[in-house]
Amino acid sequence: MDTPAKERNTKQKRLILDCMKSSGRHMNVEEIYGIIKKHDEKISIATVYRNLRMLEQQGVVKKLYMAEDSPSFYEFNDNGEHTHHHLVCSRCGAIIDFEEDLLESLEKTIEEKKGFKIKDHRVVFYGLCRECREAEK
Amino acid sequence: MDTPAKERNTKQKRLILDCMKSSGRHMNVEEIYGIIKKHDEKISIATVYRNLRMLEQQGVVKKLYMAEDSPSFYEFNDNGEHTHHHLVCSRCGAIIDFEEDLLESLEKTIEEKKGFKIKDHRVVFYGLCRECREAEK
DNA sequence: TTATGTGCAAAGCGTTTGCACTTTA
DNA sequence: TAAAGTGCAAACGCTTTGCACATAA
Repeated sequence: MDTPAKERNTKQKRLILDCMKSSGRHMNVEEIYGIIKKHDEKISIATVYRNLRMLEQQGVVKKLYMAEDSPSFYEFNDNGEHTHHHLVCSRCGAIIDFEEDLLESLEKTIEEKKGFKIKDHRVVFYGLCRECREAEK
Repeated sequence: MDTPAKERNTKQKRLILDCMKSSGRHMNVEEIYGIIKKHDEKISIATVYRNLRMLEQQGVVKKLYMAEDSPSFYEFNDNGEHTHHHLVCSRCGAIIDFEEDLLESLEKTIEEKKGFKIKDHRVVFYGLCRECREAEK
């Protein structure tokens, strides 16, 4: 049997969770840290990283795969109710959520053809958002 | 008018390209460096990074988005003939190419609903490869 | 009271850069 | 011979870690 993890409910963790929940959006660690610092002057960014890592392992929070060379993004995990994907505008950097899972048929095909059992997917689309398309005209 | 880039055909660049072409697979920078070092004892990893960056900007090589906290992968770009996606086995770490683009209908929907013009996509599926599924039984 | 979490500063790791030197064209 | 590329070592940015101290249970 696994020793159950005895996890503590610290002020810092509460702040991080509140921040993630109330934002409801993807945020990078620097942003989260900035917001929390207003409520706890002394908090260390190492604590933010540590808590986010734990929360991710528990599935409370999701770590996102955005552009390669950018800091990590996190968002509150709505318990897999509906997966969403991200659209990243390559002109203005906007990140737009796209709430729809049309990947199912693709995933079925992959399982059939490759014998690969898909558990998760990371899908990011890059392109131009509506505003930038208009601005470019 | 843009000043045309006067690019040089160095031994180092040739080695890198040969390595990428003949492998025909995704490789991380450390791997590429290791292989090239057999042919050029003195090459610096900074040169590998520099060349890969330039080759990527020219579209000769493609930078891949695998797991978040892992080093960058590159692969020779077959000129967009057929895009392929990657399946990453979360048990053994195998990376399997999946040559098929069933994303088109999804992309069409996104353009209609969001006014977002998709130029590129990064799609990675995580799960269990055939071997690991069998091993787990 | 004690295991767990914290803050701090230092280290880690992949990647980039400044600079003097070499090479390509 | 001049512009472009190189090797080296130092710097970078994001993230993790070691350690002494603080805190939740």
